[in-house]
Amino acid sequence: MKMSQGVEWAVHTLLALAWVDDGKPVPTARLAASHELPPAYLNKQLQSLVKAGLLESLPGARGGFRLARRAGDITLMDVVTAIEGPAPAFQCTEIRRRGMGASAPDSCFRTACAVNASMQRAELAWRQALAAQTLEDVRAEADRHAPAMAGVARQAYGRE
Amino acid sequence: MKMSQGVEWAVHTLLALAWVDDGKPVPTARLAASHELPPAYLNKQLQSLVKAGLLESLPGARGGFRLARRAGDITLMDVVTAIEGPAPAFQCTEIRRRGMGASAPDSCFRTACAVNASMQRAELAWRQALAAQTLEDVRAEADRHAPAMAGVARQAYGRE
DNA sequence: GTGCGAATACTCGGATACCGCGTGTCCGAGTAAGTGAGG
DNA sequence: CCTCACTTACTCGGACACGCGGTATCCGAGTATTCGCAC
Repeated sequence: MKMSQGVEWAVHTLLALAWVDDGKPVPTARLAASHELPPAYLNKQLQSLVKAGLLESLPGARGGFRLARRAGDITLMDVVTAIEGPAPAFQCTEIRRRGMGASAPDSCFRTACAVNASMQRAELAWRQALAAQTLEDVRAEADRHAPAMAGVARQAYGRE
Repeated sequence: MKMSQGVEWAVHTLLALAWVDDGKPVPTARLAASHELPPAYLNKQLQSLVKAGLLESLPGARGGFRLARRAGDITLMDVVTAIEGPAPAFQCTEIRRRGMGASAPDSCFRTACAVNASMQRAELAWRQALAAQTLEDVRAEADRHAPAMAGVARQAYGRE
C-alpha cells in the first residue's frame, strides 16, 4: 500500500507550472532541476500526465510542458489516476467462491462480495476527498503559508 | 498503489472465524483449504494478525487460530494496518526544500508541505471509512445476502 | 482399573528463495530557431 | 533589405537495465494427545 513516488513529483511539478502561469512551456531539464529530480525519470512521469490530458507537451527547441487546463480544473484525483492508473487499490479475486464456497448454493453469489464492497466504500471516500481538492486549492494553501514560493518558481524558470 | 493480496485473505479468514464463533481454534491448513490459499503463506499473514492483537494462536496439536476480540471490536482499519503496516501511502520526501526551494527563505517551511497536507486529508478520509466498518458489519451484510455461508463455514471446519 | 511416562503427531513461528513492478537511464525521431546566401 | 533553404541545437517519446518489496515455500521449536506399561 505504498503510493508511487511519481505522484509527489507530479503534484509539485504541476504546482510549479501553476505558479508560472504564462503560456510558455518549461522543458523537463528545468522542471527536474527545480526539485533536484532525475530528469529522464521525471520526463517519464510527465508523459503520463500528457496522456491523461493534464499537461500539454511542445516538441522542438524552446519546447517543454505547460498546463493543459486551468489549475482549478485539475483535481488531485486526476493526478493520482494519471500516475498510478485507474485500477482500484483493493482488487477482489472472488476467493469467496473457491474452496468451501464451491459447495455453497449459487444464491450466495448473486450480490457483490461483502468484503469487496466494504473496501470499495472506503476507497470511494478516499477518491472523493482527492477529487474535492484542485491544484488551485493546493496553490492557495501554499501561497498562504509561503507567499514567496511563486516568485522563486518564476525566477527558477527564467520568467522575471 | 496496489494493496497487498494478504488483506483480502485476512478479512475473509477473519470473517470465516467470526462465523465459527466458538472458542475452539482452527488450524492454518483448514483455513487455507476453505479458500484454496497456499497454507504456508496464509500462515505468514495470520502471524501479522496475531502480532496486531486481532487473532490468538494456540500451539500444539488441536491448536490453531481464533479471534482475539469480538467481531464488533475489529475494524477493517485494524486489518489493513496489521497487514500493510502503519506507514501512510503517500510519503512526503520534502522535495519542496530541494532545488529552487533551497534559495527560498526559511519562513516558507514553517508549516507542513501543502501537497502532503492535501494527500493526508484524503488518506484520513479513507482511514476513517475503514475504521467505521467492523468485521461484525461485514458479517451482517454477508449474512443478509448469503445466509447459507455461515453454515458452510462451520461445516468446513467440522463444527456440525 | 488406574496413574504415569515416553513416544508421537500436529501446530505455529521464523528463516530462506523467487519474481514482478516500480525505479532509473539512455538514445533516436521530430521540430523550431538560427544562419547564410541569393535575389 | 527581404526571402528562402539549410544547418543546428534542443526537446519530447519510447525502448532498455536494475533493485527492492511482496509472494511463496520450507523446516525447526514446542505442545497436547495418545499409547503402553507398571502398579
